[in-house]
Amino acid sequence: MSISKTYLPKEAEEKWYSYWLKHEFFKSIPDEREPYTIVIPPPNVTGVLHMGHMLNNTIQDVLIRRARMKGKNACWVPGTDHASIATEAKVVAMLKEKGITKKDLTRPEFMTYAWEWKEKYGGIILEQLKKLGASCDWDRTRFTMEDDLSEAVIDTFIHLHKKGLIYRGVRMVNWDPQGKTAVSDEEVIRKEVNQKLYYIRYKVVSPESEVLSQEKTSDFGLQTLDYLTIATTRPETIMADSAICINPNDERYVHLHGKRVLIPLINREIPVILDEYVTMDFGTGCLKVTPAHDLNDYELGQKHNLPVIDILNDDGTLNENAKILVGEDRFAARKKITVLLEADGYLEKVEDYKSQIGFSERTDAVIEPKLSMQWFCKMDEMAKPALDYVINGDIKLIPEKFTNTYRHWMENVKDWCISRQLWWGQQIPAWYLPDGQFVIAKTREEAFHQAKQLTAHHPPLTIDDLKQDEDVLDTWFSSWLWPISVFDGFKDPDNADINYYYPTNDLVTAPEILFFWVARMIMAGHEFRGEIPFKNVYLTGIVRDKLGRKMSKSLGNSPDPLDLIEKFGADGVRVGMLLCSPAGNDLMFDESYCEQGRNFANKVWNAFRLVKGWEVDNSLENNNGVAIEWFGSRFNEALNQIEDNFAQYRISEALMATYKLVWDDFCAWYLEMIKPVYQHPIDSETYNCTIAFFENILKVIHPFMPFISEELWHDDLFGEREENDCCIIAQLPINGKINAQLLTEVELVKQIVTQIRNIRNSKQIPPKEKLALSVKENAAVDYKSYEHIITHLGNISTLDIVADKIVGAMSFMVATDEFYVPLNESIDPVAECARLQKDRDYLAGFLRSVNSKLANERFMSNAKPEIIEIELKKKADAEAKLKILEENLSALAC
RNA sequence: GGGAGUUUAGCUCAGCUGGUUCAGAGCAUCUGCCUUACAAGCAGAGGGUCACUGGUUCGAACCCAGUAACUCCCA
Repeated sequence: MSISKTYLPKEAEEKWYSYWLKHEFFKSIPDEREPYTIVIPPPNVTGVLHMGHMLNNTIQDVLIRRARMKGKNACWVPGTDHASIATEAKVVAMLKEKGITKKDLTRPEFMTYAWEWKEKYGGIILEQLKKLGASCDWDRTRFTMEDDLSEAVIDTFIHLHKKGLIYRGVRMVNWDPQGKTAVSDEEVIRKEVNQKLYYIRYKVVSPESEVLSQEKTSDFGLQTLDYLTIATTRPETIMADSAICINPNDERYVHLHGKRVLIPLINREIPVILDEYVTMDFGTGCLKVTPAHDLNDYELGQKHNLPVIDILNDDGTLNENAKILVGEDRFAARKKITVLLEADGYLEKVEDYKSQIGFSERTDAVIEPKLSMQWFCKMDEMAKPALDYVINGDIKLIPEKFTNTYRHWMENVKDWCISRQLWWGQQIPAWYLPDGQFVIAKTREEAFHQAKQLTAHHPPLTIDDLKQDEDVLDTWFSSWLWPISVFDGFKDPDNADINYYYPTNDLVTAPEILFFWVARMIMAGHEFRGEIPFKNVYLTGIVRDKLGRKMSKSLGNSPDPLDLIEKFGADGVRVGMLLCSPAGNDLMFDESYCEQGRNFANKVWNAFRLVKGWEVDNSLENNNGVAIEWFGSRFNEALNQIEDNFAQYRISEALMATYKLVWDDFCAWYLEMIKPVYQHPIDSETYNCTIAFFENILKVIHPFMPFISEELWHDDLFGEREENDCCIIAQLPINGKINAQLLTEVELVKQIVTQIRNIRNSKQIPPKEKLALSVKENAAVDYKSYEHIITHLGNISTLDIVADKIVGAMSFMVATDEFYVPLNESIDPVAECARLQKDRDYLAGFLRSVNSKLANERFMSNAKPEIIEIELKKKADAEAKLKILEENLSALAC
C-alpha cells in the first residue's frame, strides 16, 4: 500500500475546489426547494484577507455547506464594497509615487485612475477566500460601486430626500484634516494620550472697574479678583472662545457672575456665563467655551446663543479669524502660543494630563471636531421599526446579550452623516443653482428641469449653470442596501431572485459594526421591502493574539492566513479557527489550534488507511454485531448533539462533538473493537457496515473539513462514484434509532477495559500477554454479550462468570460488579487493603451526606419528588457498593 | 461620567430551570509505550478555595447585594 502516512492537503485542495467550480455546486438558482441564503459582509475591495475574515468566512461556509447537505437551495452571495476613504487613500498614495497630486487631476481623471486601481487590486481578497474553501456562488459576485448598485444608492437618496429624511445642515463632525474629509464616529479610534493641561489667566473686565483693570494691564497683579484661570489642553483655540462658563453653585466664583473677561493676546471681550454643565472639581472650575471646536461647547453655545468662531482651515491650520499665528498648523500653533502666553504672564502653570483623543482610522490624524455643511439622514423614524424587529424576536441576535446594546443604541440614535469629502464613491445627486438653491435629481437634465421651476421668472438659466455637489456618499450608505441590492431588489423589486432569496437567513459579522451596518440594513429592509433583511445575526468575536491584543497590521501580531493554510491545510485552519471561537466572545488565537486541526485531519486520514488495508473474507462470520449496533447508536446520539449545537449557533461545540465522535468513538473505540488481528481478513458484514459508517462520518465532517472529506469520498473504498456524486452535495445522515441501554452498558465495558489497562500499567505487564478475567455479576448487566469486545480490547484469554469472590487476584469494581484478574505473582495485601479502605472511606462519607439529606425534614418536604428519588437511588447504590467493599476487606483480613 | 459584559484547571472555554458520584471538555503537562492506521500517534495519570465578602435556601459555580480586576460601547 502506497498511501502516504500523513494527509497532504495541498493537492486535494486545488483538485476539489476546481472540481466543485466546474460542476457548479456553489451555484444557486431559484427552484422549488427551501432557500438558505447568506450575503457576505462585503470586505473592502482593496483589502487583503486577515484573521477576522478567516473566522467570519469559515463560519459562513460551515453554515452554507451544512444547509446544502440538508437539501436546501443554498446561496452564498459574495462581493466587495468600495471603501471610499481607504481606497481613495490608496489611490492618492499610488498617484503620489507617480509624482501626481490629486489636486492636479480633474474628477473624471482621478476616477479613471481609481477604477484602474480597483481592476488591478480589487478582488484579491475574493481569490483568497477560495483558498479557504469558501463555497460562494461566484457568478453572483457584486460590487457596491457597479452601475446597478450605484443607481440603487442614488435612487435611495432621492427617495429619502423626498420623504424628508435627508437634509443638509451645519453640524459638528469628526474632521480628518489629513484626509480632508468628515469621518463617522465609528471611524474614529480613541486612544489614551499623554497631554498637557495649560492653566491660562483671563483678565476680568467690568464696567465699573474698567479703568482700574486697564491700569493693571501692564503688571499682572496677583489680585485674584482681577483675573480668572481656566484649564485647557488646547491653548491654540482660545482665539475661538465665545464665553467662559462657571457653575452657578460654585461659591468660589460668585464675584464673576455677570462679568466679562478678555481673551489673552487678542483682547477680545467675552461674557462669563453660568451653567450647571460645568464640573466644579475639574481643572479650575472655569471652562472656556469654544463652540466651533468642541462638541460639548457647541451644544452649550447653542443653549446660550453664543457666536461660533471657527479659527481652523480644512487642513488644520489657523485662519484669519484667529488673528494671530495665522497659517500655522494647529500643533505648531499650540507650541508657539504657549510661549507667547508665558511671555506675557498669562500662563499660570502646565500639568501633565492623560485623556482620550480621537484618531482617524484611515490616516491616523488627530480628529478635529469641526462645524461643517454636511448631508444627514434622519434616523429616529427609521430606528423604531428596526428596534421592534429585534425586540419582538423577528430578528435574533446571537448571542442574545447584544440585544441590550442594540436597544440602547437604537433608543439614543443620532442622525447619520452621509456625506464624505471624497471623489471615490457615488456623487451626491444635489445640484446647486448659482443663487445657492439646490435641487435633488438623478441626472443633470432632470435637475435642470426642476431648477427651471425654481427660477421661472428669472432670466435664462442654462444647464451648465448647475453645479453638482462635490461630495460622495458614505460607503455604508451603499452597504446598508446590500441584502436587497445584490438581488437587484431596487432595479427590479419583483424579480424572481429577490422574491426567492429575501429575507436572507443568517448574517455573520463582527459586533463592532452592529450599529452602523447591521442596524441600518434592518432599517433599509423595513423602508424598502417592508421586511427584515435576515432572520439571525451571528456576531463573532474579535480575533486577538495570545496576549489579548487585537490582531492588526500595525502591531504585526497577525499571521498571514494564507501562510497558515500553506502550513496546516485549509481544513486544519478552518478547524483551528472554530476550536477557539465561542460565539460572541473574542478569541485568543494561537497557531497551535490550527495544528490541532491538522492533526485531526490526519487522524481521519489514518483511519481511512486502516480500513483501506483490510482484506475481506466472505466465508467469515460476523462477531461484531454488538460493536456495530453500539456505534450506530452512538453515531445517532452524536448527530442529535451536533444538530442541537448548530440550532443554538454553538458552532465550536458542534465541532467538538464531531471531533470526539470521530476521534474517540470511531477511531479509539469502534475501530479497535472490530479491527482484525494483523494480516487477518475481516468478515464482509462488518466491513460493509464500517464503510457505511465511514461514509457518514465524511458527511458529518464535510462542513468543517470540506477538502479531506471530498478527497476520501472519491476513493474506490466507497465504490464507484458518478461524476456528480460528491460529498459536498451528499445529504446528511438522517437520525436513526438510539439504543440507550446499549450505550450505557458499553460505557461500563469501557471502564472494564480501562481498569484492565491500568492493571497492566501498574504491574508492567506487556500488552501482548493475555490475561484471564472473571466477573461476579451483582447487577443486571450480562457481560457475556460483551465478551468479544472485552477480550479484544483488553487482550483477555477468557471471560468467566463466577459466583464467588476470587481471593489473591487483582480486583476492581465497575458499578456494583466485581472483576478479578488472577496474576502469577501474588498481590500485595497491604497495598490492596489501603486501596479498598480509601474507596470505603470515600463511599462512607458520601453515604453520610446522602443520608443526612434524606433525614432533613425540610429537604423531604421542599425538594421535588424526582430529586428525592435520585437521592434514594444514590443511597441504595452506595450501600450496595459499600457492602461489597466491606466483604472484600474482611476477606483480606485487613 | 453613563451603560453592557467577563472572572471556573497552566491556556481556551462548557456548565440550560439552584438538586446525580458536579466541579467538566479540548489543548498543554507528567508517566509508560516506535503495540504493523496514525509519535501529527497509543495507553494511563495529575491538576481547580468556581475572583472576593456577605446574604437567600434543606441545598449555591448557578439567585441577591457589595467589593476587586479586566474588556467593550457611549460621552
